[in-house]
Amino acid sequence: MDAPILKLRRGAGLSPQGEATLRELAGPVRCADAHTDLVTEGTPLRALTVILDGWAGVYRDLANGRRQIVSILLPGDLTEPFGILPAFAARSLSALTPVMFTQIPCARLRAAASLQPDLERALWWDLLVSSAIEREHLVSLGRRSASERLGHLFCEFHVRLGLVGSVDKDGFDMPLTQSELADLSGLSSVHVNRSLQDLRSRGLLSLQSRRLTIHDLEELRAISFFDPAYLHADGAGEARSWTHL
Amino acid sequence: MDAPILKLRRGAGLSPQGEATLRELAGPVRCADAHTDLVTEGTPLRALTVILDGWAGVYRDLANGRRQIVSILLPGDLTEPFGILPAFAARSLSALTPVMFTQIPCARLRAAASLQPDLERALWWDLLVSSAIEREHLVSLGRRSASERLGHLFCEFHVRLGLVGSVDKDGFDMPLTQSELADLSGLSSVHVNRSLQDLRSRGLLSLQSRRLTIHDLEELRAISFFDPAYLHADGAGEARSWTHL
DNA sequence: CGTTTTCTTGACAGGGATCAACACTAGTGG
DNA sequence: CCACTAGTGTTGATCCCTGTCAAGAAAACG
Repeated sequence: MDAPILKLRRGAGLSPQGEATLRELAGPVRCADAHTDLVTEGTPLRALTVILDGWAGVYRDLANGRRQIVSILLPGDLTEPFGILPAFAARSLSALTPVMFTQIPCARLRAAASLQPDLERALWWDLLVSSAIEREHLVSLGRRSASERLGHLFCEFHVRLGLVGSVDKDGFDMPLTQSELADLSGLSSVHVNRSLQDLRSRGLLSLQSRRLTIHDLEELRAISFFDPAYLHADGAGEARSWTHL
Repeated sequence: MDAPILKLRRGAGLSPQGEATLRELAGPVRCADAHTDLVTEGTPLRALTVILDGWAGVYRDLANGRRQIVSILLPGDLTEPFGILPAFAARSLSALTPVMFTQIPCARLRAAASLQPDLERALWWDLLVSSAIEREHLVSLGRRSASERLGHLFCEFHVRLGLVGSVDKDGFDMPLTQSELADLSGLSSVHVNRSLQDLRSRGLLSLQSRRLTIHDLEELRAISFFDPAYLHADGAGEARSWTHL
């Protein structure tokens, strides 16, 4: 439970008491191999899944074989924020790397949240942020060029991973294959390859053996129209400003 | 308050009691001209805006002048579902046609919802559906061609408007300009024009003087990979199946 | 009615897709 | 430990979908 708690503490100003509650409610740690579905059969449907480690993705397949990854889940992320939505979109959530996760029964989480405004606010914050992420993703697909999309994606990963302490000064592990990046950014894998070369040749970043190094963060953000505000990662202080639930 | 109530009744099985509560909480009816922002200054920030009539859109402008419409709000739609999110993305919500709307104070709505599971479930349903709509929109931008995007959009409008009784047998009013359709579907307005001609020439639909007529719904859905399931419009029965809040 | 917005059309350029090899890496089993 | 295999990354050639620019036609509007 470290990643999610780090994230909620730094992002939403979750209190030590809220942290304790989360640790208490969390079920046993479970594992999923890469390329397997997270929500398997034996799982209680009315549970919120929390990613502890590894990368997972929510995808959607079209009838003609095209695939779109709708969102990427990083360590600390909650699937179906707040865990209230029914067993719905849960299918098609699969591990992209080996993933460690845990689950929290919705009923108990909701009960706890209603008693701890602090916890409830943190969960709302998470819902807010993850829908903002999807919205920005949508803007990328609609109005950003290939290189801009990838640049924006990496800038986003950089902030999100930073929140859970997975960024060491200049870079981070980025386990997605080019083909997965393609399904994520609405491009072909060949063109992802070429766009990456473009970004590399401009000296903005390098990506080798699953490790991304950002050489010029300022410039990378500029060329991909990245404004970190939507991630609300500056967190605690800001979060406290809307305590009115 | 007719459109939102129709929608929640048919979509989420909202009870007469829930309807009454909503009517009670609703503020006075307000109006906004086309091409003006909905959330103006004099508005209490902690209020949920409900569209009674007309079309509105949430958009995002990029630094270089490109615009992306993130979501379209039709009669009956709630902005920022459940109204819990802070005053955040509220900016950049503007009327695309003259719009009639009303507002409900968040605090009172939440209080009412916590007493009426029925109402609370309906609000969750709305949140679920509107995020599913955005997700499907994302899939469109990523993996559908121009004609498919427009076709999918029209199929979606058809179902959503049907839910509030704005579809008369073969068609409905579709007030968006081609340039707005472009900003919505991530295309240029010129190419929207040509794609519309494509759809027309295939006998799938016609669009003249702001009225869309669908000639071959089956086929239009097929070519745009439209599956109405994500809209959960079949509603009441389904909704009751997850009464466990 | 004139004026402005919207729609339509043409010519052209370009970003990105597709197809097809080939190199490289990593995991597998003998 | 090494060949074998499958997945991933890289490159080139080619095509076409879509964007851009520009100018008319049509429609909306006051």
